[in-house]
Amino acid sequence: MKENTEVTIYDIAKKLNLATSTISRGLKDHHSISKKTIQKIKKTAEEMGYSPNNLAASLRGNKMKTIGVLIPTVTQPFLSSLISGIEITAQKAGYTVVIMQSHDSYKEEVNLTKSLYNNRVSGVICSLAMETKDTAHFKIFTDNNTPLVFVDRVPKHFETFHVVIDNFSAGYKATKHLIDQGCKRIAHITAGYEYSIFYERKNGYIQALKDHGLPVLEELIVKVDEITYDEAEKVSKKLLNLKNPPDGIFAPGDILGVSALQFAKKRGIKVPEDLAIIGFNNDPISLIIDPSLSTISHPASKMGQASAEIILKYLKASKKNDEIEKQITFLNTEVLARESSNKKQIK
Amino acid sequence: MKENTEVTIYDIAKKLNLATSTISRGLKDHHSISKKTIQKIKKTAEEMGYSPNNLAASLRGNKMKTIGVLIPTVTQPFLSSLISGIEITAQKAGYTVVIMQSHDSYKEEVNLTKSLYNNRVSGVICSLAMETKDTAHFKIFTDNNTPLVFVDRVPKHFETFHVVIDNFSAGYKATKHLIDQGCKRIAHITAGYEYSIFYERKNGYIQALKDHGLPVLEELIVKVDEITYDEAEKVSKKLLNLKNPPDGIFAPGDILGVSALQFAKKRGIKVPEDLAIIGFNNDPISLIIDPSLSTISHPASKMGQASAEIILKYLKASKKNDEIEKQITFLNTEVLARESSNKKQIK
DNA sequence: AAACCAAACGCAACCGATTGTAATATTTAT
DNA sequence: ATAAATATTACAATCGGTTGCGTTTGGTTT
Repeated sequence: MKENTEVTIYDIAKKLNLATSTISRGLKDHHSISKKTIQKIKKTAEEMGYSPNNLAASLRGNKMKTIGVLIPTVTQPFLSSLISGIEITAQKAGYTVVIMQSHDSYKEEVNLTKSLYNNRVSGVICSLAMETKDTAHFKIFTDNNTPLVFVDRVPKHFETFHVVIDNFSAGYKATKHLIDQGCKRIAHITAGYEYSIFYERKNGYIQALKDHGLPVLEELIVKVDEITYDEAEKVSKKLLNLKNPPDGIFAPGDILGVSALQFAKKRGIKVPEDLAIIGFNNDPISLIIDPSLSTISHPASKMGQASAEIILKYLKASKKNDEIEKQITFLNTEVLARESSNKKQIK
Repeated sequence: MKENTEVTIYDIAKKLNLATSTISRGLKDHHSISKKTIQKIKKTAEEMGYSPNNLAASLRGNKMKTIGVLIPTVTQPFLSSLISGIEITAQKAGYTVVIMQSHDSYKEEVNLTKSLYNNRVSGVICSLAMETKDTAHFKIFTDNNTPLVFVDRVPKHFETFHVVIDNFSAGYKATKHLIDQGCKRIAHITAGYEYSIFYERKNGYIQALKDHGLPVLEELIVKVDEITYDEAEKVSKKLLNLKNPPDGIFAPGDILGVSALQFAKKRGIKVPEDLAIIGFNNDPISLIIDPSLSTISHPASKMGQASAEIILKYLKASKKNDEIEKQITFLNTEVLARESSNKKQIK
C-alpha cells in the first residue's frame, strides 16, 4: 500500500527550518523553547499528521512505558478484576499494560519473565503460578532496577514490593464467623503447597478453632489438587460421607464453596441449617447461587491499583535518584455474611 | 544500584573480536555464519548474561512484536476468555499482548487507538465500545498497513477483518428453542443501538416469531440502557407486570437472563413451567443459577484465537508482499438447553 | 558603547540491534 | 598452481527520537 507515509520530527524540522532537537523539545513544552515556536511546531505537527513513535523515544531510556503483568490466567474473576485495576491506573499515567499468562506453570512463568525483560518493561506485577516454589527468575528485574510487585500469590522470601491481604486473619475471620453461627464441626478445604496463601488461610482456620475451644480434626481438613468444581465435589463427598459429617465448611475459594454447596443440595442437606458454608473471594457466582454464598471480600481491583501505583511511584522516585523502601501493602478483607451461613436468623 | 550492567552485542563483539553484525546474525542462526562461530557467540552471550533488547531490535522495522487488544472491559467473562485465547496464540508466536479498556466510552476508545498506534503495535484486535458509532479513528491502522480485526462487537461498514458469530441466526435459534418448548408469548430484552449485535439478535427473534406464526408484540420487546442486573430487573418487572405476561423470555446476555430468572423466582413464578428463559453467552453464572439457565454458546476463546491467527497470518504474508483478502470469519453457536427452558420434559 | 546575561535554538553523539553490500578467507575446479 | 566460486565476516548506514553542551540572539546594566 502506502510507503513511507510516516511523518517524523525530521520532516517537521525540515519544513520549519529548525533542528530536530527543537522539534522534540517543542512538542513536549520544554521551557527553553519560546512559546511562539512551540505553537508553530505543534501546529505543523498536527497539519502534517505527525504521530510520535514511542518505540524510538523509548530506545534512549531503554525502557518502554509499559507495565508487565504476569498471572496464572486472565479468566478468573479475581484476576481479571486485578488487571482492570492495574490497567485503569496505568492508563491514567500514560502507561500501557502487557498481559502474560503462566497457566500456573513454573516453566512458562520462567520464560515469560524473560520475555518481559527483553521487552524492557518499566515494571512488573506478578501473581505466582501454583507450581512456582523457586523465584530466582525474578531476580533479573530487581538486578536491573526494574520495580517488581508481587500481588496476592507472593513468594515467602523475596525482597521486593508485595500487595496482599492478610490471609491468616481472613481465614481466622471466616472460621470465626462459622463458629459464631453455632458450628461445632467445621471442615476446611485446602490447596497448594506450604507457604501458599492457602496455607496461611488454613493456619487462620486452625487458630480460630483453637481460640474457641474447638478441636482441630485431621479428617475435617481435605485437600484439592486443583481449584475446580470436580475436585471440590470429590472432597465434599468425602466430607459429607463421614459418619460424623461437618456442620460447617470453610472453603478458601468461591468455586470450592459453590461446589460444596451444590453437592450438599444434591444430597438434600439443608444449607445453612445442617451445613453452613463460607467461601472466599466474592466471585460473581457467590451471589448467584441459591442460597447465596457467604464469603470473604477480596479487593481485586484495589490490589491492582495499589500495585500499579507502587510501580509508578518507584519510577518517579527513581528519576530523582531517590530510593523507595521495599514494603508489604496489606489491603482489608471482610466477612460478607449471606444466606449460606445464616443459621441464627433462621432458627 | 547497579549501573550499565546491560550486556549488548557490542560487548560480545569486543570480547570475541568480531563485528556486531556477525553477533547479531549468529544469535539467530543466520546461514552465512559458520557453525563454529555461532556456537562461540551463543556460548559467550550466555556467559556474559546477554539478553536481547526487543526495543532496539524493533526500531528498525518500526514495529513491536505486539498485538494490541482494545475492548470495553476485561472483567466480563466473555471478554476475559477472548483475551485468553488471543494471549495463548500470540505467545506461541513470540508475540506480546497489550490490553486497553475503553470502558464502553467512545472518547477513551479514540485515545487508546492513538496510544496503540504510537506504540507501533503489529496488529490490533478490537471489540467496540457500546457508545461507538463512528469508527474513523481506526483508519490510522488500515492506512499504515497494520492489520485490524474487529471481533464480536463490530462496525457495520469498515473494510477490514471481522471475527463474529451470526447474531441473527443465534437470536433465531434461541427464539425457536423457546417456541419448540411450547412458548406462545415470548418476550425479548434488547440493548444498544441500531446495527449492534443486539439489533441483529432482535431481528433473529422477530424472524423466528414470524416464521412460526406468532405475532410480534411491541409490549414484549423491552430495552435496557446498560447490561446490569438492576436494569434487567427493572425491565423484567415491567414484563411480568403485564396483564398478559410472557411465557418465555429471550435475553441476549446471561446477566440479563439470570436477572430475569431471579426476579421471576422472587415473584413466585415457576421457571420453566410458567416462564421459560434463555440467555446468551454461556457465562459461568448460567450454570450456577438454579434452575440452570439455558443459553447460547459463544466461543470466546476460539474467537480470540481466530483473531490472533488472522493478525499473524497477515504479518507473515505482508513480509512476502502478499495480499490477504479482508474477510469475515463466522464461528458457530449452539443452543445449550438447560433447566430454565425445559418445559416439555417436566410435563 | 562595552560588558554581561539569560533566553532560544542547533550540533552531534547516542540508544542497541539490523541489514545491504563490500571485503576477505577458504574451497573447489581446471 | 592459478582462477573461479563459495563461505565467512566486516563496514557503515539506518530506525526516530533524546539530550548534554555549545552557539547565537537580543536585551540590560553601568
